[in-house]
Order: sequence, then C-alpha cells, then structure tokens
Amino acid sequence: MTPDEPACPSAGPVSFSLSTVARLHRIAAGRVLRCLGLYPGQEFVLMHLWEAGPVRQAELIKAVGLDPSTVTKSLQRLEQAGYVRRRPDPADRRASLVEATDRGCALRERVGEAWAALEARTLDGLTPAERETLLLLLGKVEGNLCPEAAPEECG
Amino acid sequence: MTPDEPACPSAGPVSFSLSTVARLHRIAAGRVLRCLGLYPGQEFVLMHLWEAGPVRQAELIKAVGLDPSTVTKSLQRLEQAGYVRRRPDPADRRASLVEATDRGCALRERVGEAWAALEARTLDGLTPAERETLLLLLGKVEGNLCPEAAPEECG
DNA sequence: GGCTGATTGTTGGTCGGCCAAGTAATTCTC
DNA sequence: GAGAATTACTTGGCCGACCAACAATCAGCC
Repeated sequence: MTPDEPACPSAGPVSFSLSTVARLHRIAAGRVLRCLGLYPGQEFVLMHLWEAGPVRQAELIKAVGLDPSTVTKSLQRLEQAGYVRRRPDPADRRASLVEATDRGCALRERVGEAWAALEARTLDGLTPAERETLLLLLGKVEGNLCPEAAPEECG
Repeated sequence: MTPDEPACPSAGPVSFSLSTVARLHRIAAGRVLRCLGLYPGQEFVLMHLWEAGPVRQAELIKAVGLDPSTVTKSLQRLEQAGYVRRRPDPADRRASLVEATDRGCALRERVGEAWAALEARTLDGLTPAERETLLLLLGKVEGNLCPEAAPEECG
C-alpha cells in the first residue's frame, strides 16, 4: 500500500534507521537555524562558547568532538559573520582564545528556543518513559561507537 | 572523573545525543567502507540497486530519500569508479536507467558483512528487547520528522 | 644550550548534503 | 494541436565533515 518502503531494512535495520533519522533531524535543524543566520553544526560551537566563555580552541575542539580542521573553518565563518572573536593566547603563542561577541550572544535565546522546539517535535507522541529510554539507549550506543577500534579496519 | 562531559545536554538532550551518535556512526561506517573503495552515503545507493536491479533515477531518489542533486553527484562518482552504469530510458527521454555493474555487484557481499559488523558493534551490550525498543522509538521519531512542516519556519 | 617529541592550529583536497535555478522532455488542458 | 503545468534530472554554489600533510610553538631530556 505505502509506495515508499523503508528501502533496505534487511541489513542493519538500526543503523539504517539511525542514519535516516539523523539526516531528517539535521534538515529540520537547518531550516530553523538558517532563519537565524546559522548553518547546521555551528550551533554546537556557539552553545559551548555561551556556556564556557572564552576558551582555548583546543578545549572547544575536545568539547564538540569534531575534527580540528572542521572547527577551524567553522570558526572562520562565524568570525566573518561577527558572531565570534579570536585573539592569540598571551600565555601560549600557538593557541587562540575564542569567545562569542555580543552579536553572537544575542542569538543565544533564539537558538535555545529553536532547539527546544526541535526537541519537542522530535519527541512528539513519546511518553516520558519512552523519552528516557531513548536517551538511555542512545547513550549506550554512543559508548559503543566512541573511542576504541584501531583505525586498521582494512585487514 | 570523566574529563569530557557531554558538553551541552541542557537544551534538547535527545537531539544532542542523536547528532553525536549519528556522527560517530557515520565515521565508523566510513572507516570500513573506505577499505572497499566507497565513501559513506554511497552504500545506500548501491544497496538499493542490488535489490531492485535497473531502476529509473527518480525511483532511486525516492527510495533513498535524498536530494536529487545529491544522488546525481553520487552516481557520477560511482559511475566513474565503475560500480554503476547509466543509460537513457528508451521509454522516456528525460529519464535515466541505473544499474550496478559486475564490479559494483562484487561489492555486495563485503558491504553486507561490513554493515552487519557495524550493526553488531552499534548494538553491543543491548538486549534483544532493547534493540527492538530502540528501533521502534527511532521509527516514531522518523515519523515525527518526516513529511510535514511547511518550509516557512522563519516566522 | 640544544635536540627530540608532543601540542596547537592551519591549509588543501575530496565527499556528502542541501538549496536554488535552469534545461529538456512529457503530460495535461483547452 | 498549441500552450501551460508537471516531471526528470543537472549545474553551480555553499557548508559541514573527514583525512593527510604542514608550520609554529612549547616542553622534556640530556
């Protein structure tokens, strides 16, 4: 009856569903964020800066868990947009200190609202118990995928 | 104790965890797939072609749920790599018929194994009931994020 | 002091992914 | 049958994200 079947649930149904859900979620986030002048992904950087204040770039990278080059480029764009400021760390001439500008902080409330609305939409129709379960299970999966696994997977 | 806290669980904890898990999952998939000469995302296209045989590009787009331009570029690269063949549809001169080549089909088993291993790693430590629950909840979330929502979010 | 090694951050390249806009062909409508 | 609307892709542009390779600085060790 339904014209669009789930495509390939045969192998790895959870992996498949996870990928799909995450992509839809990112699209939904992007639609909301673009109205605020942001691109999806940048909100994580800003969120950390709002909560942590001026930080070294290395700490920011560790906090968001992204590749260093990704953070560098994201910061360059955020800086050009005027949401972020960078200055050299006087204590370490390699490092940079990053902080949100007033203009960047002005986004905080609206991003928070948008993020809350997205969370509400994501979890619509789930009971509180289900929400808690989902968060718990995602946490377990995150632990499974996180650190281990030597890069030598090609064997 | 743990030096790296989950950063920003304050707003939208599920959304946050979902993003993180999906990114880790994609990285894990990428590590495995790169050994087979694929990039993450291409496996969805190939999986559909393996199961469905020659299809019109429009059907492929609908099946994987991606943007048409994304599929176009992915197919161009898969074609250049020799995994996929495209030819015009004799019945409709706008359309293209797509199918996996022998070389593309040769990947099927190894991709299946890799995907199964990834699924196993993802779900390690979860009971069968938990796995079922996770799949169910992800399905609900997918339904929430899927179709609706007018593009006019900027109000 | 000087050499080796680890940290910090950047650049270049490639892909996936989206959007917006455009071309070509088919179908609908009158 | 001619014009309008729909469909099927493609191109260009931009961003996030990865990896690999690099320059610069700091830190430890003799």
